[in-house]
This record gives sequence, C-alpha cells and structure tokens, in this order.
Amino acid sequence: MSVAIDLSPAEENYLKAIYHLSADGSLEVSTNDISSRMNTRAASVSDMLKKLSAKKVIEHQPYMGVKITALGKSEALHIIRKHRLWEVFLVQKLHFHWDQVHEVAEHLEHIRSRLLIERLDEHLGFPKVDPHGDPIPDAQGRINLRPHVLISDAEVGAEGTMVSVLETSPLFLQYLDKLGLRLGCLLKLQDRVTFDGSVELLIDQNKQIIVSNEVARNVYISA
Amino acid sequence: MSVAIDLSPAEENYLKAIYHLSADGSLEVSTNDISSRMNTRAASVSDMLKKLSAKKVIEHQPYMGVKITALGKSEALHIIRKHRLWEVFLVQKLHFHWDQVHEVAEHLEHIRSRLLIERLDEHLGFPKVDPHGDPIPDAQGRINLRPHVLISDAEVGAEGTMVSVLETSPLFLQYLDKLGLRLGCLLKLQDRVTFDGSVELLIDQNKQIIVSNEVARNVYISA
DNA sequence: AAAGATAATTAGACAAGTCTAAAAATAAAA
DNA sequence: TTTTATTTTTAGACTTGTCTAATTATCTTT
Ligand SMILES: [Mn+2]
Ligand SMILES: [Mn+2]
Ligand SMILES: [Mn+2]
Ligand SMILES: [Mn+2]
Repeated sequence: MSVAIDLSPAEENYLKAIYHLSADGSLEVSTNDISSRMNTRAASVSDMLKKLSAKKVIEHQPYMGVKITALGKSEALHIIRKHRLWEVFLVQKLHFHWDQVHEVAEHLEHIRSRLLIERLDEHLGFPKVDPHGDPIPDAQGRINLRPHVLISDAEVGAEGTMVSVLETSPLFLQYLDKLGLRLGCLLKLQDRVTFDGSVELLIDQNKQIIVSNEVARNVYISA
Repeated sequence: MSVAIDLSPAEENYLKAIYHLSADGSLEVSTNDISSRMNTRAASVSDMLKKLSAKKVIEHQPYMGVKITALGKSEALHIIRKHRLWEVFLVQKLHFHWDQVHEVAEHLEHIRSRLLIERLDEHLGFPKVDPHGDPIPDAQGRINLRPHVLISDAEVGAEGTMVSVLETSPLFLQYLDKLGLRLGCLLKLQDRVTFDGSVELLIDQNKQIIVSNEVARNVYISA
C-alpha cells in the first residue's frame, strides 16, 4: 500500500508542475521554469522546494536543479489521474466543452477520497484518455502511451489521426474548433513552409487548411 | 444578479454553521455555540466574526450575539445547495452509502463554478431532497419545506413517513440502518417511556422496535 | 448591589504560502 | 581570466487561519 504522504493543494500543484516540466520525471527542472509555469516568483519556488524536499518527493541541492523522486512521481501521477478523470466526467456526464474543463479540474483534483476516485472511474467506464487525448494513469500510476508525434516534428507526407493536444487553454482549443481540428480526425501533412514553419494539412481527406507553427507545435498525431 | 461576495472555504464553513445554528437565520447565535460546532476555540471564532462582519454576511456587535444578514443567508443557502447536490450525486451516481457522503461533500461544496452546479443539478434530474431528507435550495435560494416533526416531539399515536434525519454522522446513520429505520418508511409512535424519553415504534406496520430519546431527537417524520 | 461565574474579546504567537528587495552562486562574455 | 549577466537563494514582510493565555464584559447568585 502507498505510504502516507500528506501534501497540501499548493504542494500538489507544484509537484505536478515539476513532473510535467521534467518530461514525466526524466529531466532536471530549474527554479525559473517552475516559477514561470506556476505564475509565482522564484523566491516562492525556492521556499516550496524546501518543503517538497523535506517530504521526499523531490531531490534538491541548492543552486543545482530539481529531480523528482520515485515517490514524487507516483504522487504526481495520482493527482494527474484525478485531474483527468474529473475532466472526463465534466465532458461525458455534464456536457462541458473541452475548453471548459481544465480550470474546474484544477480544483477537483485536490479532493481526497479513495472511494470517490474508484467509483468515479467506474461510473465513467474506466476511460483511458481525457478530453484532450492525454492518457489516464491507473490506480497504480501506470500510463499506457500511444505512439504519437507533434505535427511540427512530423515529416511532409505523414498521416495519422489527431490523438492529443499539448496546450489546453480555452483560446487555443476554441481556435482548433474553428479550424475543424478535433481529436480523432485524420490528418495529412501536405506541405511545410520552411520560412515560418507553418504547415498545410488535409483534414479527413476533404478539407485543406494552413496552420501556424505555433499550432503545429501543440497538436499530436498518431505515429 | 448576485453581488460579488468572495468567501474563503473557512469563511464559508463558519457562515454555514451560523446559518444552521440560527435555525435558518432567525435566531441569534453565540460565540461558544459556533466554536463548539466548528471544533475551534472561541478566540478563533471572534477573529472570524470580524471577517464575516466586514464582508457584510453577518451583523455582530462585540459581546452581543451574531445575526446573519439577508446577504449572508443567501450565501449560506448557496453553499448548502452545493453540499446537498453533491451528496445526491455521490449516492445516486457513485453508489455511496448515506453515511459516507457528508465528509466528501464538505469539500466539494467549496468548488466555485456556476456551470458545474447548474449542470450537476440537471444531471441529477433536479432533485428536491438530499440523501438525509434535507431540502435542496434552488438557484435563487428558495427552499421548499415539508411539514415535519421530530419523533421526540410527536404525540403518542402519531403516524408519518420518515422524512429526514438531523444527525449525519456515520455512526448514527449506521445505527439507523441496523434498526431498520430508513427514509420513506412508515412509522407509528406506539408508546413513550416518561422515565427516559425512549419510544416504541412500529415500522411499516410490521416491525416493532424501541429507540432511545437520543435517536428520537434526531429523526423527523411527516406531520 | 457586590461577588463570583461564565462568556467573549484582545494580545501575542505560529505555520503556510506568498511577495519584494538584497545577497550569493553560477554561467556567459569580453 | 576578469567582468558582466543571469539564476537562485536568503532576509524580511504580509495575510489567513489557527492556537493559548490574559483581560474585559455580561450574567447569576447570593
Ligand atoms: Mn490544482
Ligand atoms: Mn486534460
Ligand atoms: Mn465545507
Ligand atoms: Mn445531507
């Protein structure tokens, strides 16, 4: 059984940020990276790193980077599991739009109740991905990754279904809707402009659009 | 439209306690009553009363009692609405038992999202009462009260359906289960022992039990 | 009505989480 | 290899919510 870690909501948010910034725990992360992602000052991050170190979820030697521990990784995955299950609930049961779920899930994810999450998972039919295409870790923290590639990294001529998005801000997601880009659609990378990195896409073999590099860097297709 | 009141979770919990202690806002409440219900010290309550006064949700003159304002009442009802809707969700959709919902709802009630509550209400089919038989205020804070009386206040010979419970602690609710007392059953008060106030009940015209005054003071039947 | 009991408030402290400003360490440039 | 720039940490402060101990106000009882 999992050890009794007791993180405050603030600590959970920082830990999750570190987990994501480190590419699922593999890289070291800098104080500034964390502060810009959390919209707090570097000084606040330094304070928080001490607390997280004391709770053994990260390793941190001053002025060197931060690395998440195995314990921290498993805690982070548990929070992410809750976040994504709530997002599924909001879309599937309460008919939220995919651009409306992130903010609310950011709060719901901190509710502590083993039973609640078990039952929610069951109620939703044990979903494997959230409304943004991100995989939902199981109760043991295992994630099942589907091979995918950013449109910006794919080669001209590549084809795949749209499996997930990196950005989840309402503005970005609403723009994707407007472009006709939604999870599951078939995308073919027809051309790339070397000048600005924008790309020409064929959607579901019938609609052709051009998207900026900024968009291409935030949309994944199956590989 | 409602004015922009911004209460912290702690402030919301105190306000709700004051609302309940004052019998829905009609009575004055003492500092000690609040402190014992909230499991905090009287000094903490004094501090909190200043904050709630500043936010115009209560009226408080030092050493005199506390009275909830119209604004406070409407805020309290809104929190109670959320609390009870979440309780219904937990029982109806996630199959929680009625003794498991209160604690989790105590946290869920603080999540702020107009859309979330509107949609939750809809998802649940606009329920009128929570799993403990308590009425759910509508979005305008209106409650629809059914006439009811505590078993301890009813006359011998009185009969009615069990409509709600006052206590919601797991231990009490589990005890009611064991006695066979559940919402909706038909109860007849057959006798009362003057000595200790315990009462003899006939459940659904076939099962006879004796319950203590403590139990009788926590169960309502229709009047 | 004065004394004693009870209730409520203030004073002072602490932890969590944040900030600004200053200092120190590391990295980059000249 | 100095000097300069950037990054990170520390120092000190503020807010919220809590506590204990001391003080003050109100209520009860002779
Ligand atoms: Mn969060
Ligand atoms: Mn998501
Ligand atoms: Mn609460
Ligand atoms: Mn209830």
